[in-house]
Amino acid sequence: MDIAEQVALLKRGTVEVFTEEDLARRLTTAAQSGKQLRAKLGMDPTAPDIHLGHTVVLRKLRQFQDLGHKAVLIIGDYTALIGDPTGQNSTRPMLSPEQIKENAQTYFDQAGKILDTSPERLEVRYNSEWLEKMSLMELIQLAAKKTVAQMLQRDSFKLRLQQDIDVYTHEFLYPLMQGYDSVAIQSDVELGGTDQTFNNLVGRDVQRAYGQPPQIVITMPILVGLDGKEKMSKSKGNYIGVTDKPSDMFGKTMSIPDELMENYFTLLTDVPAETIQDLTDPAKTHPREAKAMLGKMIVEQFYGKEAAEAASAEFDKVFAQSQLPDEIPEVSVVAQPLPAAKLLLACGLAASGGEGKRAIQQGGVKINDRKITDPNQEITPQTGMIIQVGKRKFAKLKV
RNA sequence: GGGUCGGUGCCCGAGCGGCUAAAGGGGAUGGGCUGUAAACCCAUUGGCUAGCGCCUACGGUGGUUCGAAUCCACCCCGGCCCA
Repeated sequence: MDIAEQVALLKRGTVEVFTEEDLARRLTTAAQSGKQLRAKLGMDPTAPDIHLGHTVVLRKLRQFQDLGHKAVLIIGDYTALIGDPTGQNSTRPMLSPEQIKENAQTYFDQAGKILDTSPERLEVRYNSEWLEKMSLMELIQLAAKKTVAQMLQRDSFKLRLQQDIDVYTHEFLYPLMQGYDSVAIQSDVELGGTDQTFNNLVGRDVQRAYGQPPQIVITMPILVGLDGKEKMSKSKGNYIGVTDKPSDMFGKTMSIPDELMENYFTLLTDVPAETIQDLTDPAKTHPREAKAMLGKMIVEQFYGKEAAEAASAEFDKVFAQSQLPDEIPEVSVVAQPLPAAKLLLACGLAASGGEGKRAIQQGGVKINDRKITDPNQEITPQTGMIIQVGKRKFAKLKV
């Protein structure tokens, strides 16, 4: 692949590349010298569970690996003591070394589904390795590299000051420390979401101040969640986790708003731009078809083609043809007759008796494919009895 | 330290002595229409109870009252203003 093609590939889906010329230049030197570029990605060990939002950046990193370069993952165990200054939680409880280690491990296990984990393609470093050793004098020197005015350019600082929200002095250290990471590992490129733009650009300045060529900074969009509105995040519940089951991954994908498809195709698959145009044009492809393709591609990345096909087929069966899914969780219950509403509670399909009652009154409950309408109807549980609540909650009874 | 405004259900927010399990919106759930899309429509949205009803809930603790989310006292937490 020639350099122009490489640049085009790496540029795909990005928000900004600082700078494209630099990237082309470095790729060229790397190709000539045979020396790998070092592509850095920082990871916060406080939130280890990965969802598709995180994979946007990870996939970009993987592209670097596939081009022969080295991914350098930084576990921000030391910077985690400060917490990235978003204003929400400017001071964080200190994590125990064990906890950090555990979180980091979880992260690897999950990130490994995207990244090439072979040693010649991946390097993992904890930033306590160099930050912990830093003396006060060294820290002062580091802090002297940037002016207060420069720091205040960061949106979250600026905004908070405007709104009279506290900005603690130590929060200024966060971007500097992260920037110093780049010096410590001599990064050529740093990847990150757009929320990291400021921090990553500081890395360039810090590197320059320490006599290193400034890293290229590539920013990726923040993935929008399943609701099509807010960013994908675990706390908002609008996410697809990389450890989600194939059927859930597929189902969740099917539930995204149509308008989101183009974005997902671009950021989560390798489908060429022209093809995406065709797929997202309702005149050329039925949106449902396109979305199913998207779903399959996503599942395939984590579970393989076979599982993806299976998830898709299963989905059609359950939702298009309203048949029972292949696998229904089995629930043990006592063989005593009890009101239907109670039964739902007993097998975990309702959180309370009242909830079960409501579900039944609203016509959302079927037992052995027969709709139940009376919450007080006595049911005698039998092994193999199938209970369905709504479209997607099933249970098979075991007495 | 002083002044002032505020802390209500998953979230936002109304209520300011009884008609309040607490308006309205968001979200969520169930149903309809569909393509588990969007938009739209209907319903539900504290727990227990077959039901009468009972219990828990409006920052905390006490108090006033037949009766308090609503009034009083103290306390805790947050915003704004002044020092």
